[in-house]
Parts: sequence; C-alpha cells; structure tokens
Amino acid sequence: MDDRLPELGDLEHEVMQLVWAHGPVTAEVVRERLSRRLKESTVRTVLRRLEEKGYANHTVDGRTYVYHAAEPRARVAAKAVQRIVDWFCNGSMEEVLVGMVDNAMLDQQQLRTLADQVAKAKKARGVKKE
Amino acid sequence: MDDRLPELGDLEHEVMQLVWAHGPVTAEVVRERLSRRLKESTVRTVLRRLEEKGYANHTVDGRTYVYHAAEPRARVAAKAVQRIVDWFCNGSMEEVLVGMVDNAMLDQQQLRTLADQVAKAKKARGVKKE
DNA sequence: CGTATATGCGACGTTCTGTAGCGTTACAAG
DNA sequence: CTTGTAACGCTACAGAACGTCGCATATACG
Repeated sequence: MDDRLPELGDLEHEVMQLVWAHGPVTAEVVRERLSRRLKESTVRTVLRRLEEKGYANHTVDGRTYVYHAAEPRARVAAKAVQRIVDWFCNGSMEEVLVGMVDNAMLDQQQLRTLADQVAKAKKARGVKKE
Repeated sequence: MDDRLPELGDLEHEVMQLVWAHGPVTAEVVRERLSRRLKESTVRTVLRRLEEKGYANHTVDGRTYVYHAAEPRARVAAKAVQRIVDWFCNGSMEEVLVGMVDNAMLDQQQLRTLADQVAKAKKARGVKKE
C-alpha cells in the first residue's frame, strides 16, 4: 500500500489533471480538453502509460476505454510530498515546514489554521471511513 | 528568487546530501564518502552538473575546486514541496495535508505539534534574521 | 458480413543521467 | 626551463524516460 508512483512528465501530468477534474474520461474527451492539439494515438499512449505507472485504471464500455483515476489527487500529492521529505530531510516533516516558513511560503498563522482545517476536514467525513 | 530547480537523479541526490552534510567539499572528499566507488571524473561531472542546475557553487582554493551548497537543504525541500502543491493541488497546501492525514502519514496530533515546533524553531533563530 | 472506429504495438528523435576517457593547464621539484 | 603530477573541463556514449505518431488489428453495429 506504499507503492512508489513513478514521476510524471508534463503531458502526463496535464492528462492526469483532466482525469481527476472530469470524472471518468475517454481518450477522445481528454484529447478535446487538452491545451495542445494532439493525435488520438498520442493521447491513448499517454493514457496507457499512465495506467502502467499506476495512476489510472480503465473499464470497458462497449468498445471504448473509460479511464478512472486510481487514487485521489490529494493522496498522490501527499505521497509525492512524503517522498520529498524522506529524500531531503530524512523523514523530518518538521524540517520541511520550517523551510517553508523560512522561505516565506507559509507562516505559523497559516500553519495553525491549516491544522484546524485539516482536523475539521477529517471529522467532516470521518464518519464514512470509521 | 523563485527559480525552479531542476530535478535530481539518484547519484546527483546522493552527492548533494554529502555536500549538505559535510560543509564545503572537494571532488576527492565526495568521492571517498560515496557509497559506490566511482572515478574522479565521474564525481567532477556530477558536481559540475549540480552547479549548472543551481544546487551548488564553487570557490577555488589553489588549483582545487571547493563546492558549497547554494541553498540549505530545508529550503530546497520546501521548494520541491511547493512545486508538488502547485502541480497537483492548485496551490492548496491544505489539500495536501488532508491527503497526508487521510493516508495515515500524519495525524492531527503531529500536525499540531509540528506547528508548535515550527513556531519555536523560528523564534529560536528569529533573532539573527530580524 | 463488411465497414467504421477504437485499440495496442512499435518506432523515432530528444533529453536526462550515470559513468568515464582524454587533452589541457598550473604548480612544484629538479 | 623542463617535466611530472594533480585537478579541471570537455566530449562521449549507452540506457531510460517522454512526447509524438503511423499502422496493423480487432470488434461493435448496421
């Protein structure tokens, strides 16, 4: 359950954003929403690689593949952050947060507010999980 | 001041860890401390690329290059995290933290404790900065 | 059953990384 | 001044990752 998801390229990332944003999607839908105009085969290749990497799943509807995100965006982001923390700060989340405060990306006020919001968020849907 | 540092490969990362860990270092020192036994030229190439990427600087001592970290580890980690947050959660640090709590990488207790530690850490050396 | 259409596979050029050989230069000893 | 030595940069090269497709193939549907 702690599988390391491979990194994503720019295009792969853009596609994943679409998958996350607009529920299950087909290659055609992704293609239409993309910023760049690409060939269908290109989009399909990206979608397939995304699935190989574990970011997406697909189900079949008739002869069409419908792609779903394998994991919610927030969870993927969290794993990515965890990876950073392990790599650079030997697992010390604190050190990273200190770095962010130090770098003026965040201040204690916000941090405390975040702690509250997170707590609230968890309680909000804690019912359904436990 | 918000330059996007390029990603690091495994070896590059290991070398940077050494640079951060043991103050300014020479290629020779790095070579000795590395897990793998590599040729001097290899180490120098990595160091040079690290400098190109903006992770390190060097000064000259006689005919020897001495490498220094361009930015403290925590700051780099923080930027990396920021990047993740922007990429996946449209800048919402909250969403990421929620993801971490949700993924059992962190719990509210820790988060609150972190908020305190960060506050303390800042105050601890706030004197020297302001 | 034939046709349109969605799919998978393979390919190609590029960029990034790990790894290293080699020519060059500067400094110290003879 | 000549030469050995140590440190340097430059160039290279193979392998993996990506962005991008063309094309042969499979399969709903009329």
